[in-house]
Amino acid sequence: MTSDKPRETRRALTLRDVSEASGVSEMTVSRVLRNSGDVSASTRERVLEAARRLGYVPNKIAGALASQRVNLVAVIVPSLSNLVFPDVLSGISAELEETGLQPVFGVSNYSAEREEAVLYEMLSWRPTGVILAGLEHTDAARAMLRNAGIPIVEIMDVDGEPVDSVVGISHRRAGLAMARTIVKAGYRRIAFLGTKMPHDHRARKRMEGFEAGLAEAGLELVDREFYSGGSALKKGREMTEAVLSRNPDLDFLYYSNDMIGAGGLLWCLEQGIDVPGRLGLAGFNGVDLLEGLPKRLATMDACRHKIGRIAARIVSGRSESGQIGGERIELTPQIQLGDTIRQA
Amino acid sequence: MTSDKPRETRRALTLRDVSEASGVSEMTVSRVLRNSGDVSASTRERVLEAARRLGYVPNKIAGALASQRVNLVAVIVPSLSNLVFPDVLSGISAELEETGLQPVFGVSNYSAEREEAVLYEMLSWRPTGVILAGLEHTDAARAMLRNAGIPIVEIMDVDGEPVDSVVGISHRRAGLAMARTIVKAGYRRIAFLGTKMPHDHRARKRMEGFEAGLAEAGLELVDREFYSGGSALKKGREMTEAVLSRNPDLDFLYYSNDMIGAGGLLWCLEQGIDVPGRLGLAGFNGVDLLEGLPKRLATMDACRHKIGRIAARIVSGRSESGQIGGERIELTPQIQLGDTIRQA
DNA sequence: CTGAAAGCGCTAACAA
DNA sequence: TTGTTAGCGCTTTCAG
Repeated sequence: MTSDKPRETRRALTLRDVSEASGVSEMTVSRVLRNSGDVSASTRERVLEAARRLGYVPNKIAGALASQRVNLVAVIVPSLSNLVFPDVLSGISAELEETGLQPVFGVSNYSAEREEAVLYEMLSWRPTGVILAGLEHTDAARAMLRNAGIPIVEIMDVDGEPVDSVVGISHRRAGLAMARTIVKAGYRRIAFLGTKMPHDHRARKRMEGFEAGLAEAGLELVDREFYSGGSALKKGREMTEAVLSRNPDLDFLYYSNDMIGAGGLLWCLEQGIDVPGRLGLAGFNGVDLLEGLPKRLATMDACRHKIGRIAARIVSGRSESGQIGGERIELTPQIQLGDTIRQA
Repeated sequence: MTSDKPRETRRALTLRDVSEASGVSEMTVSRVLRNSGDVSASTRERVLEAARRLGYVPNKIAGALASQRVNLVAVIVPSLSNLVFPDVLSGISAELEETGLQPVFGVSNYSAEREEAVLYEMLSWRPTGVILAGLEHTDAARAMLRNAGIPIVEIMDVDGEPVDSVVGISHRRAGLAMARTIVKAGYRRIAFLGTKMPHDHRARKRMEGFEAGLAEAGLELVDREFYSGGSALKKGREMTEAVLSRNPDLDFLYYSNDMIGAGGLLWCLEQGIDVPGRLGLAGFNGVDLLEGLPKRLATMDACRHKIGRIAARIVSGRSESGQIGGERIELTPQIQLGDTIRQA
């Protein structure tokens, strides 16, 4: 660069520049660039040629202000490093691709306050809709969502009161189903291993449902162990060792996610523990990773990609029901027994 | 909802509404809401109270148009399911947190054309800066970046010609260093296992550097194997089995990422292969996951989080060098020998 | 098929 | 400390 102020120097191009370069009115240039209205082929060509030559990039800020339309969909998830959320996001992206809508991602780090802040920021760009994980929000966030006057879709979880539409699974029922399966398979001395995060509501609901399922059979959790941070695989090992040394007679370990479950599985196999004969194991999520383990960990598919697609469809107004809001779609996750629950 | 048109009914609130509700001019309301200029404490209180009561959310579209300032930083990565990129994004988010800037993520799916489209879309929102992975872009994308008149930071890779600033590691040198280490450790019959994606330029550069390193010792790759799609862990197993059945006398496998390396490691251990005695293994990235494996896979840390932080710092104009653009920052990844390369 | 005028909701610059 | 005026760059609407 040779100029003194490399950044400030270059004024961004406007429609007017393209208009002057092509000898066509701003209005017509605008029409060409948006494929809106009828424009003669020759005019169209001249405009496109000029725009390309100049390297014109439209200013959507001005466009959005004038048209009161914004092709953005706000998406807020708790974390990106969870393996789970990238799947949801890819479902959303895939579905939105054909609609001209664009997802914009925000991360709340499992904090309701942070979520509120991110939401406020995103709503100030007047998106076409909002997709966010979970049903637990601050009161202020809820109020903002209600006042926004746009489609809101809460995803992943259906156990609670949605603001508008909701797409997900019942984590309570998921836990319940797993408990019943395990009991039916004959396991009796059962422990739960999960995240410590007080704000992982879905893991909490699974645990509650799980305990309810055990209670039906007159059982209680024999032990629990929680972790936070670090390599989940490693934590899975450590927690497994911890609970088994406290309670050597445990015969089942229910993990709140597949990663720690995988760690536990690896540890058990190294110890020569008979899985699933003497000890059964199960995780949650149905992540790809499990396919590469020595044994397939029992799990439940959380329907992540599908949830993303359906949510996106609702926001884009192409929901199958044709409904205009307030949809409630509960998917039913299937248990995959894998090789770590003995067959009844 | 009781109204007929639940969506269209509610007009979004404007500054004017807050102005009327508080009896303060729009301009002063604007000042309060932006903490700009001097406003008396009492006026300030009245305004905030009114804004809160009404549930006013500012319209950043109008604000950005008027002020010509946008607090958005465009970030484009090839994929979110790669484990690598969430780390970079978290580095960016963490660094931007205190600056008032907001990252906005886009995904290119390892396609230069898709990247160009996403970039065009994002630039049309006039962001404060752009951070994008890699140095390989379409000519059109490059032109847009140059014309944008904002800080551009290409990340992850420094082997090539940046548009403006660049922060990353040399994947060529990374491959080279690994080759030298391996040769020094006495391995001679070496294979490469990686992704098929023709657009994973960084993996390609690592392989090229790796081959150059082997060549220094008069060696060549004995075999190569590539995959695409599916569970990386599983693919790692399959590819490992494939190359070893083709060439049972191989004594080292270099994987283009840790996930397939982990799969290969698990497979080898199950087969009772002596690692690292008879067969050495190494991956790339230094992912958390490795800590939970039976043996620690040799790897190199790609400095992902740090790259994100530095890139964000450059965009926010708080770069350590104080330079105004055109920075070139090369980090040097360290080899972690782990338990899968024998010590010389 | 093309153009002119008005204004989207906010903020910079200036005035009081 | 507060208010007024004039746009930001585009699209809507309506007229030719």
